[in-house]
Amino acid sequence: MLEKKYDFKTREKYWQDFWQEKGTYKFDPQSNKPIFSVDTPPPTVSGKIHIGHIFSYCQAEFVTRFKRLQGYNVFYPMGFDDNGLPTELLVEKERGVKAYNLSREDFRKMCMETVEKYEEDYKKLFISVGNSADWSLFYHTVSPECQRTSQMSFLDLYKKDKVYYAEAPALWCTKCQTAIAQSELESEEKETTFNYIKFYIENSDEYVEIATTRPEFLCACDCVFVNPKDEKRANLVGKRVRVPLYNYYVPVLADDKVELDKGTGVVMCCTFGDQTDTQWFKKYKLELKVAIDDYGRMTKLAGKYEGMKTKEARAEIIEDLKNQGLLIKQEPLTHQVFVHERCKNEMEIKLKKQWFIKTLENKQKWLELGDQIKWNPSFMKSRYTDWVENLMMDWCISRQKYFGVPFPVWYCKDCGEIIVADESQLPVNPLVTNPLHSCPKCGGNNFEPEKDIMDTWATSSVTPLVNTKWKTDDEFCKKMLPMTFRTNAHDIIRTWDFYTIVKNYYHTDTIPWQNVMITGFVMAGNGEKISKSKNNAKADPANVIANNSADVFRYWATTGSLGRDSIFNEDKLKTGAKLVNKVYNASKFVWQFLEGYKPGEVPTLKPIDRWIISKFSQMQARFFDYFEKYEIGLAMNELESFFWNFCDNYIELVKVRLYNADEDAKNSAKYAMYGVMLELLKMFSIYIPHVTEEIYQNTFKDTVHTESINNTQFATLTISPDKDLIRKGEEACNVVSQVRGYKTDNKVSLKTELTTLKVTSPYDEFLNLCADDIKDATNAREVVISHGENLSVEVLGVVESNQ
RNA sequence: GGGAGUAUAGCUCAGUUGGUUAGAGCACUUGCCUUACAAGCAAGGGGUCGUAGGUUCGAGUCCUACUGUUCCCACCA
Repeated sequence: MLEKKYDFKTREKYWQDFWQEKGTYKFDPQSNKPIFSVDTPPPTVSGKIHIGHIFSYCQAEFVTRFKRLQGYNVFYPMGFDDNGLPTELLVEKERGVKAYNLSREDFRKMCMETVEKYEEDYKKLFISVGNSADWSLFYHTVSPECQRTSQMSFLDLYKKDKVYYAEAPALWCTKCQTAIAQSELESEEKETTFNYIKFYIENSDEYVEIATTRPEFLCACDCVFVNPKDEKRANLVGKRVRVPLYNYYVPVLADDKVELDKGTGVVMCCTFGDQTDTQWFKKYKLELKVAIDDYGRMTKLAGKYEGMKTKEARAEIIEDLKNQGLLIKQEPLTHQVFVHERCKNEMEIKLKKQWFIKTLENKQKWLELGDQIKWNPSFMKSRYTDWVENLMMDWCISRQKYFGVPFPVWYCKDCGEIIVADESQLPVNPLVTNPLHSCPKCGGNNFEPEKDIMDTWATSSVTPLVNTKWKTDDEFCKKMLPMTFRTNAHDIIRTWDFYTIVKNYYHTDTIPWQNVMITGFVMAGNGEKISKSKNNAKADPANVIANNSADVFRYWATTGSLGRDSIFNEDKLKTGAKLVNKVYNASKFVWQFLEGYKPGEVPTLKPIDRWIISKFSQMQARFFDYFEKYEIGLAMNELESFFWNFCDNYIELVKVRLYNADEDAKNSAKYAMYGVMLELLKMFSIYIPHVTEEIYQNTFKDTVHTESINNTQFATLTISPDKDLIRKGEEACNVVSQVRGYKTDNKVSLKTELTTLKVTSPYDEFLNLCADDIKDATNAREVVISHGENLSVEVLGVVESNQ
C-alpha cells in the first residue's frame, strides 16, 4: 500500500541510496544482452556546475534509462576532466596564487586538493539528481590510469608519425603564457581604428598608402604586398618602400591573397600580425622579426617603445606618425578579433617549438568519419563539417603550464635527439624519471625533460579509449569500440567531438561512437547565454533540486526539442510538481482496485478498456519513435498528455464499475489498468525515477518481481493501435465532456444526478456497448443512444436534490 | 560574406508523411470539496500560424523571395 502523501525530501534520498547499494545501474560484463555504451563528456573541473550542465547531462541520462528498459546492458561510466588550463585557472583564482610563483610540486598538490573537493561535490550533485551512471566505472583524467592512456596515445601517435615537434607559428596567449589551439579561440567584436600610413618609395617623393589596425608591428615589417592583378600598382612590384618611423626598406611583392578592395589594396606583412602573415612567412621564407614578447610587451626591436604593452605602444606610435606627417587619416572600424576563450585576452601569434598532432593532412578522412556517425539532430553535423573544412592549423597540444599530463619525452642534451618513454614506464613524469636507455643516436646520458603538459583536450579526447580499456584489455576494447552513444552540448563539437574522432581513428582505425546526441544550452531569462562572467545563472542546481525535488528538476530538463536552447522557466517546475503528484495519486487510486490482482489470461474486454489499451499502444509507439531520435522532450509530451487523458477520462469512465459492477466487468477494467499503469510507470521512471520507484516498490513489485523498476523491461500490450477504435472511444469521452459542460454551465456539481441523457452519434453502436460506463460517469439514470449524423447530447432533466 | 536553427495564444512550446472548425501547459475568467488528487476537476475567453508571392481540389506544414532573431564559420591590410 502507498502512504497517503509522498514526501520527496526523505524518499528521494532513500531511493538514491538504494540504487547505489543494490548496484541497480551496474554494467554486467558477463551478460549476453545487447550492449548500449555511453561516452559522456566528463565535466571540466573549472568551477561550480551550473544549471545548464545538469540540464544537458539529464537529457543524455534519459536515453540511458530508456535503453535499460528496452533490455540493453547499459555501460554508462561517468568521469571528470580535472587537469589542464581550466583547472589551473580555478585553483589560482580560489587560492589567490599564481602558478609561476610556486614550485611545481606545491602547485600540483594544491590542484589535487581543490580538484578532489570539487569532484566530491560534483558526484553528490549528480547522484542527488538521480543520475544513473555506473559509478564503479568512474574515471578522472588526471588519474594515473588516464595519464597512462593519454601518454600511450602520444607514443602511438609518435610511432605512427602523427605527432611532431616543430618550430611553427602558434597561437599564443600573453595572459596565460601558453600556446593554445585554434579550437580555443573565440571571436569578439572590438572597436578599433584603421590607420592610413605613408610608406615612401625608395628614391622617390611618392608614397604608397597602407591601412593597418596594428601600427605597433611596423618594426616587424618584412615586406609589402599588392595583388598581381592590380594594374595601378604593377609598377611598384620589385621596388622598395621605406617603413615609417624605422626608416628601413622592404621590398614590394605581389601575391593573390591580397584583396583589391580591402583597406588600400596594399598590405604590410609582419611576423606575425595575423594568419596570412604566417602563410607568407612560409611561402616567401621571410625573416622572423619578433616585435612582441611572451608577456605581450614590445621587444628591443621596437626601439624606443620597448617594454610598452602593445596598446600603449600603438598609441605612442600613432602620435609619432602624426607628428612626422606620416599618418594620412584614421577611420573607426569594428572588427572581429580572436581572443582566448578562457581569459578573453587578445591572441598573438608566436613562433614556438611545440608539439602538434597532424589534422590538416586528413581533412577528407575526418569528413568521411563524420558521415559514418549518426548526428542527432542531423543539422548539428554541419557544425562538425564546417569546422573540419575550415581548419587552418595542425592541433597544437603542448601547453606551457603545470597541472596536467606530462609528455613522456626527453631531449638528449648532447645531440638534441627526441627520446620517448618506453610503454612499460607509463605513466611517467620525465621531470623525475629518466629514459630507460641511453640516447639511441649519440649514446649520451644527459637528458632534458619536456616540461610542457598536454592540452586538456588531448587528454579528454581519449575517453572512449579509457572507457573501453584500450591497451589494457584488448578483448574488451574490441568488443566495446565503437561505443554506441556520445552526448554533449553544441559548443564542444569542434573540440571534444572532433579531437576524439581524430584520436580514435589514429589509434583504432574506427569511429569512436556510432551515434551522437547534441543538446542545447539553457539560457538565462532574457535569452542570453548563462556564463560565469555575466553571473546570470539565477538558479543554482543544488537549490533547485532541494526546493523542488530531483524529479521535478528532471521534468524541467525535458523542455524543448533536441539541440535547441531553452530558457530557464520556473513555470515548468510547477507543472512538474503537479505531474509527480498526479502520478502518485493516480497510482494510489488505481492500486486500491488492483491490490491482490494477479495478471493472467486476457478476459473478455469491455469496449472502453479495449479503447484505452489501443490508445496506449499508439502513444507507446510514438514515444519509442521519439526516443530513437533522442527527442526526449517530445516523447515526454506524448506520455504526459496520454496520462492526463487516462486520468481524466478513462479512470472517470470506469471507476464506478470498479466499485460496484460484477466480477467480469471489474476484471476487464483491472486488466486494462494493470497493463497500462505498469507500462506508464516504466516510461515515467525515465524522467521521474524516484516517485515511480516508490510506487513500484509498494505496488507492482509483488507481481513483477524485479528488485527495482529500473530492472523491468518495456512490454507491448495485447491490443495494438487501432484508429477506428480510438476514434470511437473518444466519442464516449465527448459525450461525458458535453454533460460536464452542461453541469458547469448550470453551475451545479459534477456529481449531480440526471434523469435521462439523449445521445445521437454516428458511433451509436459503439456507444451503446459502453452505455453503462457513460451512465456511471455522467450519473444519469438512463441513457438513450441513437444514430445520427453528428454527435448531439441532450440532458432531459436533473434530479432535484433535497440537501 | 558563407552556413544552420528559429518565427504558431500574454508567456513557454507541440503540430509526425500537406486533409474537416490550429493544440497543450502556465497565466486569465467562471463554476464545482466529485467514495484518488483543491498541488484537484470542469467549462470558457484569447491566434488573419513573421511578410509577400507560388504549387495544389486543399498549405501552419511544400517551393521562392524578403524581414526579424539566435548560433556556427570566415573576415584582424
